[in-house]
Amino acid sequence: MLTIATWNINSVRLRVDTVCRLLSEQQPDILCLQELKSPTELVVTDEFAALGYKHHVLRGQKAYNGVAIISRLPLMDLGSRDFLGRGEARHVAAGLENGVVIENFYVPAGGDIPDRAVNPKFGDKLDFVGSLRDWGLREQPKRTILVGDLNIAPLEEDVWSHRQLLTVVSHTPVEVNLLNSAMQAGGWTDVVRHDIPTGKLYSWWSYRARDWDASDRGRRLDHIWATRDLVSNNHNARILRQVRGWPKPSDHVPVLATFDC
DNA sequence: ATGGTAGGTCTCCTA
Repeated sequence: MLTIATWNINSVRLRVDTVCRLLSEQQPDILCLQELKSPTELVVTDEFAALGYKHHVLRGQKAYNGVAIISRLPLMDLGSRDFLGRGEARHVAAGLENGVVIENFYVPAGGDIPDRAVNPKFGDKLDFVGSLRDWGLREQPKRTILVGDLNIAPLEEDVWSHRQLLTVVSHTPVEVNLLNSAMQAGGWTDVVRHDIPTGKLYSWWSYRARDWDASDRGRRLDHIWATRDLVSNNHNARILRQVRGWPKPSDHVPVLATFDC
């Protein structure tokens, strides 16, 4: 069995103790992080190693982006993709000894206005997900788990109000359709919705709410996908809502799934 | 209809 977690940590240096708490309490085999907000050389990995997480592949960047895969199991660095061609640290991949591949992505948030003509950041987001779709179509991945902050909540029950978020970046039809086409092109299954098909499910709550828990205006932006050869009936996918209530929290919470592999 | 908070950082950019 392999348990994998994904978490947008929003500064790994500020939250190294928070990461250690998650590792100690949940004991995933692999933890994928996004938004390290740190150069590679300033990420302290010793404390993860002390907990048994001795292996990592890491792509840092000053102030923005940054992704890492930290692991109890040996990893082969499979490199990173640069879909926007700007050297942004938004992807890293690793291979396990059993042949399973882990793909860790941080999709651009896309700015505030869902119109690429007036908001280039929205165009970048669509281009990034389009590249993700094209890559999946080309490669037809096998024995692969794709995780990350995809910054899109595809289903009506992935947002607190489908109607009110139709025009809000993260849940617009153009983004949702593109994400669905990427899922289909690569042969991916949404593992979390495979395990928890109905009901509201969120992995992110804004910092701007007076009381995130009471207002509960969340969105499911963080995802675990897998190729069909890894999908079985016993994944035990889960989203750790309570982590949003920890001291000095990230605005995202960890998403976990367990695989028979 | 609006503004609200957080993190990193060439005091404003990104989310």
